[in-house]
Order: sequence, then C-alpha cells, then structure tokens
Amino acid sequence: MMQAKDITGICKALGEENRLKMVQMLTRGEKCACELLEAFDITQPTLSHHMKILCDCGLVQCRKEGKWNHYSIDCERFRAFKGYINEIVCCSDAGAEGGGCCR
Amino acid sequence: MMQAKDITGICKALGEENRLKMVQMLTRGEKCACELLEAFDITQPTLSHHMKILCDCGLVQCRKEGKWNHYSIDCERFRAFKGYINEIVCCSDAGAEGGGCCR
DNA sequence: ATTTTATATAGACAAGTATCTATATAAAAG
DNA sequence: CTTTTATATAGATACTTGTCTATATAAAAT
Repeated sequence: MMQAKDITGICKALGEENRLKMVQMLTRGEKCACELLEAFDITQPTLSHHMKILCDCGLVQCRKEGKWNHYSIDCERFRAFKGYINEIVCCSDAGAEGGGCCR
Repeated sequence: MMQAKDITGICKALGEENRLKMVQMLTRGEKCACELLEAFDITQPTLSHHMKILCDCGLVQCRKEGKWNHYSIDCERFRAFKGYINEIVCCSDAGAEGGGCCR
C-alpha cells in the first residue's frame, strides 16, 4: 500500500512542467533519454536530473541497454497513485450517499 | 479545461505532507483554520502559508465569517484534477484495446 | 475604548531545487 | 587503443520553499 510519503514524492515529481510532460510523453511508449532530450529545451545534465527524480519516486523505470537508457512508466505504480488520489473523496458529509461529489 | 500549469500547481500543493493531510482532513467537511491548526504541529503563520498555497492552486476555498476562516475542498476543481490525472494512461501501445493498462 | 481572539503579513534563515558548464564514466565504433 | 557517443556526476548559482518570531489587522467581547 502507498503511504502519504509515496504520494507527496510523486506529486513533487509531477509538480514541474517539464517532468509532467515527460511522463505524458512516456505514456506513448518507452523512450530513450536522447529522444526525450530532443523534445525538451534543456541540457543533457538537466534531463538526467529530472529522470532521476521521476525514477526515485517510482513513477518511471529505466532499462539500460548498452549505452542507452530506455525510460517507461511503471504502470502499476502509476495506477496505485491514481487509486490513492481517487480515494480522496470530498463532501462525503454533504448528502452524498455512497461516495461524495468528487468521485 | 485544465492546463498543464494548473496541474503542476495542484501537484506542488499536494507534494507536501502537511498539505496533503490538510486536504484529506477537509474531505471530512469544512474546517475552521483554528481546527486545522490544532491538528498539525506547526505555528499559525505556517498554517496560513499552507492554506494560501492550497487556495491559490484552486483546490481549497475559503469562506470568511466574522473573524473565522472556514476552509473546504473545491470539489469541482478537485474532480477536474482527478479527471486530468486519470486521462494520463500509459502503455496504450502495449496491446491495450480501449485504454491501456493504467486506466 | 480596551482587551481578547482569529488570522495575515513581514522578514529572516536554512534547506531544497532547477539550471547551467565542465568533467567523468562506460559502451561502441573505428 | 583511441575516438565517438550516451549518460552521470560535481560544483556553482539563482530561485523557491517551509519554517520560525515578531508584528499588524480586524472582528468580537468585555
């Protein structure tokens, strides 16, 4: 199960526009670091920094193949994150039977 | 519709443990600032700072009544956020018909 | 009117972050 | 073995953030 700390780690990672876009790009399939680098207006060390943050929070996984790094979403982890967020349901006291208005 | 900037703003706000817990607390109904203050091991100005961030990103709304501030989740905004996150579906290329594995 | 109560603002400080340039590492190609 | 290519690390810098103390504001109570 996911703890609050896992969630804040993922939220911090998604709380930067480049990284959010990187995650969205990775949903369209595994990408090499060099492909990501082309798509963003940042230097190679900055990309490396962002990928480290995305991997450290568990949202992205890295497959090393020779001198290439292939990045992809850790689907299970991402699904768990969504599950946690979706469980935060507000207004459960405001006449909402069976869930609340934000389900 | 929500833009990437709205999402990163909300993610930044949720990327701090106290604020994540504040949001979770507010899902159990509107709370006065003083109630929140009691529940967290922080000073009053620090609470004020966190509530400003939560309100600025749109996730929380504030109702002023005399000298009290009553905070609650902006359900519609929160729902929109969940919607955006849930639309980020990974592995759509990996033999997933109609959605991908992270739906 | 003065005091109390609830909250906000100002300013300081330490820690964290996003970015860069320069350099190191490690694999592949020549 | 030397060079090229892909990526990581080190160090610097500017900016942001979370926290505090001290003070201001504004409403209510006395």
